[in-house]
Amino acid sequence: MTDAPQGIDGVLAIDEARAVAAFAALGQENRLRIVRVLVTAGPDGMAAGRLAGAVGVSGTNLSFHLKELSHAGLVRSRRAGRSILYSAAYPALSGLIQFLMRDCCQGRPEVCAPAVAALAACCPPTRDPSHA
Amino acid sequence: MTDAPQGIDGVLAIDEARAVAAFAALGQENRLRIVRVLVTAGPDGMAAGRLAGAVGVSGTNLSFHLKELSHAGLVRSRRAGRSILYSAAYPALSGLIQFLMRDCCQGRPEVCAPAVAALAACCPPTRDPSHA
DNA sequence: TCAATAGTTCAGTCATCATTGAAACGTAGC
DNA sequence: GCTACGTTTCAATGATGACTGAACTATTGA
Repeated sequence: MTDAPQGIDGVLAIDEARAVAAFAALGQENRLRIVRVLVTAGPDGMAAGRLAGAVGVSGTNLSFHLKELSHAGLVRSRRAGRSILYSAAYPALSGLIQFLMRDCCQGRPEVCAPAVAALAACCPPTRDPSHA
Repeated sequence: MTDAPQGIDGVLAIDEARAVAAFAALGQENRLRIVRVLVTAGPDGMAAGRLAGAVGVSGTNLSFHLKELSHAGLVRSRRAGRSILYSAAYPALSGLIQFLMRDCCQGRPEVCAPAVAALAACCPPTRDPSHA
């Protein structure tokens, strides 16, 4: 949480240790599902109870995974009434992608060009990339 | 290894199980280092011995991690004399990134725009993205 | 064929992780 | 305050993963 941004809004620059933690967090079936559900749920997030149902795990287990994801900086939480809403940490996810690509680009831009092309096809860059 | 490409050269489309395996493989310090070294080493790859020295692990341990990475589809190997050259599986890495972004894009293109912008700044797309 | 080199496999150990049920905590409404 | 609800923490278990040294396989060169 102490890294400085890299000059591009909405992207969190991460170091190796943080990347390892994030990848390890994503390297678990239920956690990857949680993140996917939260990402598609949008910035408003989703209550833990609904999330447990959507992913198909017990409340206890969900809490365990959410703590792990939160510690990895991939999700955020805020209370709303008696529920707690969890949401995806989009900048961290972008930073993770950027971390992988940073490797790719070291002297060999032609290697990651396919990935950039894939992204461009997936979601064409908008005129205002300053959204978090 | 049986997935069909998605119409973009150099990118391997992956399913959830494959993504989990890949993320889990990257979620280990030594393995992430191995991948980074191999990525920067380029398509020619690097012999296991040199790789062990570069990462700082024993031959036995390196072999263990390489098997894991290979099983996750993130590295390839080929014999060269009495050495075995390992190289990064760039399409798989691109596919992994695309998998994450595919989540981001579900109905909310503005969410992943920062990542695209970051990539564009990192390595501007070339005119020929058909490199593997 | 023999020795040397490069990597891998094997068996075993220690640590970490995923999962579960029960109990505890905090919040909302009566 | 009391009760119901939503969520987290705790303790315990089984499974998986990381690492090590020794033994094994494959290739090269004499």
